[in-house]
Amino acid sequence: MLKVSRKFEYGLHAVVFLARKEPEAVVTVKEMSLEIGFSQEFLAKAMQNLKRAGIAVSVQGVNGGYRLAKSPDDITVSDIGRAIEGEPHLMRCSAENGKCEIQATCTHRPYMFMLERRIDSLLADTTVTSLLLSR
Amino acid sequence: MLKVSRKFEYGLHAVVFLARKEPEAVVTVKEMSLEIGFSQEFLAKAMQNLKRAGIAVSVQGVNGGYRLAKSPDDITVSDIGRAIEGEPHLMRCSAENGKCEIQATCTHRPYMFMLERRIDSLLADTTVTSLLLSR
DNA sequence: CAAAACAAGACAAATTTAAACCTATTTATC
DNA sequence: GATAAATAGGTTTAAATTTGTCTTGTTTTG
Repeated sequence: MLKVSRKFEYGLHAVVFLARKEPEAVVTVKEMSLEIGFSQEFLAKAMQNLKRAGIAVSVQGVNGGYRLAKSPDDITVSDIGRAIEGEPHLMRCSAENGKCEIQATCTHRPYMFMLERRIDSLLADTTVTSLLLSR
Repeated sequence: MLKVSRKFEYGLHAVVFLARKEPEAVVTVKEMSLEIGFSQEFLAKAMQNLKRAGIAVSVQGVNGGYRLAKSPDDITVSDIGRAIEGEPHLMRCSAENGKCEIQATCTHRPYMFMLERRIDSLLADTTVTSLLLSR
């Protein structure tokens, strides 16, 4: 229930991994996937998502790789989620623009939408820095 | 991202539907599925989950059906989620008892676990009654 | 006993997720 | 300039999960 995708987990770990390095250090997908221990190709996709979302920066060519685009203080779990899985949509009617087979009788949409926003707020309050500090 | 299953949506709607009736009214799955507008057989499965979780009560035989087992005040979105989708597990390591391929270097588990609990608290604060009142 | 309804397992279809594959393009280095 | 290391990104395959159906059984009222 309410779980995130494996791709999200990969991306999250990669961001935390990068956050532990020097800010300017460029790390290859290969290194990250070996160090952390999962599919290189699949992590590469997650990194591309993170790049497009402005969370990571890529450097092409030999000695290339990725580094964070901004401070770990300014990257939240919500940002990573949106980058990799898209906008949060608790219910289908949230994703599909209010369309739903039971629109007529449904009274609980406003409340559920609020719940959706509150959940996202929790994710948005969790920065990568806070993940680094825990343990 | 972070969406609930269709089965959960069906179950939620059914519970709200029952909550609008008189407390002792027994309603068939057929009536609910026709009224609300989705697969009768599939809703039946959701109702069985709700029954096993002590949220609904079934009455077998002719004139049978379901009614709520308790007040809409005492049924939360979290209860319904657990009944239908099981315990909330944001990450795999939460579901699989801490096991994860990157245990060694992972520093962010405690924080993510807290996040998971906070999300569940939000769901647990949302009663079926609050859903009825909204709009 | 017949019909209406839940119970529950097995099966099938559809969708989503995860992973692999392949061909580019970029770029440092020799 | 050739080569090798790396990202870019599209296509396809495979696995897993979700969704839905089917079938058989049980309960209960009339």
